[in-house]
Amino acid sequence: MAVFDVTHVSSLTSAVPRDDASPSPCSACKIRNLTICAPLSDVEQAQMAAIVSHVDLEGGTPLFDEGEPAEHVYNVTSGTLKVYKLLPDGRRQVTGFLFAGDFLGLANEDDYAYSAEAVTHCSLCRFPRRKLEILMQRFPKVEQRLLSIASNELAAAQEQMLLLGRKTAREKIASFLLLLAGRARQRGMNESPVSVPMSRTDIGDFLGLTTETVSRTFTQLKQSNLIRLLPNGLVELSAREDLEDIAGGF
Amino acid sequence: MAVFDVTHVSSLTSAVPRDDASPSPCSACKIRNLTICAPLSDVEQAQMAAIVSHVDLEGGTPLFDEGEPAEHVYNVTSGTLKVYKLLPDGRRQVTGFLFAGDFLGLANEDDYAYSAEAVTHCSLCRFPRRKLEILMQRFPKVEQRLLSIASNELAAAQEQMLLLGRKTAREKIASFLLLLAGRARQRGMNESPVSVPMSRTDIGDFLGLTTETVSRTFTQLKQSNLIRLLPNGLVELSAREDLEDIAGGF
DNA sequence: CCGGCTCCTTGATTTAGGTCAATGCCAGCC
DNA sequence: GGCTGGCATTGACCTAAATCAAGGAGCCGG
Repeated sequence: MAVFDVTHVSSLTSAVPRDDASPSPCSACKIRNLTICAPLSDVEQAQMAAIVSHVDLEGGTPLFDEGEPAEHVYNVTSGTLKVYKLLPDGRRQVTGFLFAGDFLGLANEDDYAYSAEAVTHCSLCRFPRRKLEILMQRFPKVEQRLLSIASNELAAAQEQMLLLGRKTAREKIASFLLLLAGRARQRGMNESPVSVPMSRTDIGDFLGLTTETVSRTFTQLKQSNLIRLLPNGLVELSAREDLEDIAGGF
Repeated sequence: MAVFDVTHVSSLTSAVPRDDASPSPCSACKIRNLTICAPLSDVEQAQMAAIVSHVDLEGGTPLFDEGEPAEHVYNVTSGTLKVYKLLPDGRRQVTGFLFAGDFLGLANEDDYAYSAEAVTHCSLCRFPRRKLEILMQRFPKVEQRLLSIASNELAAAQEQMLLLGRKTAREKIASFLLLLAGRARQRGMNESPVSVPMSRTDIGDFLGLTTETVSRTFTQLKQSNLIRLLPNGLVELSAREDLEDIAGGF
């Protein structure tokens, strides 16, 4: 079996230096309660820290590709990533965006079932999958946490299927903005102006639309005074209630 | 908190008699290796049997509705169900079809995030969620099994997002037929005339299409000699290779 | 300051699939 | 046997979003 293909984390070599030499950067982790480490005591956490390593990626850098052996799982500590699947002719479906605290790499098979790529510069904790599995037998709490994360993702996936299969472009964009706002809230960030770091193409590939339709729908919502497009990918949600009605299909 | 609403399993009272009085119908379970009971020894299984009850539903009967308190989880033992989400104006997205062996009811919140309804007559094992959670602490293997099930469902959900967001009607129908064939195979059923027990409307709501488009696409595939529509909802996959190419987007 | 990027927006036109409207088909039932 | 009601199919037409095609706006490097 092929070893994890390091070319895909090539930016690691040119990464911003990190203080990996310290006994446990985890003890200073500000988003621990969002991660898989949440249920662990300090002592237990130290054992997790023993198998963790850290990865920094520039925006645009792949983390792994669909079909590669799934040797690691990750927890995002900062930045934004996208995960996606491709069809042979290049059609792309972004199945999710990931932010600080999010878990990445759950796979039942030996190989990743999707690709992951940094959208902005981002940092991740990397766990060798095999070692984590062994550790999980000692800490069933982590396994429970993982099950809970998987349940949440499953519910989100079903919501996304409803969006993809049955919502209009307008409803999709409204839902998307509210999704970002909700995720920002979880992390204690601004809900409005919400940061939209990904490109129109990425948004389209997430919502099952083209970039043109995404762009047009943004301007349409802007002209209805529901949102304002600010510089630096910030979007002000000027009429949250109305957006929620649209997103919910009312 | 409201008790599980028995009106939704009203057909239970008028159900085909089942031998629930026997010490453990589970010991005769033919599909155990597909269920959450798979990893348990006979002795352990007896403890599961102590909390299980059985439900029979006529086709068309709801099992539970989105928003109800999630008091039970289920394992399908025979028949077909659909799970779906609704928008306020009635637009429906079927997020999955369930067959013998499938698990149902995973929910992280207190309430079900989707509705479930029998497509054909079907039988289920019902576990009180709370009691199962307690039992899982004793049997981490069941929790692992559940995580494994959740991972598989997540992968399937991502595949479905790709389908909903990026595939054409033709590709969707081909993918759907192959999905059914694959599921039939898992259960040791016929893959080629494959049984398609659900209505065109259900198929449409699963694939993000209308019934008319589903119907038209079936006839189109039939005219291309890729499938044959047999009586009783059976579909012969006459050219599996070609179907696979279409489904895969080649 | 000027190309040469990349990304975003806008306009004109096309089209896949939706909508509306019959018609067909079969099973159950008086 | 004829009636009814629920699918499924088919046809005619329409529309939301895709596609094709310019421009524009910011940004970087020279």
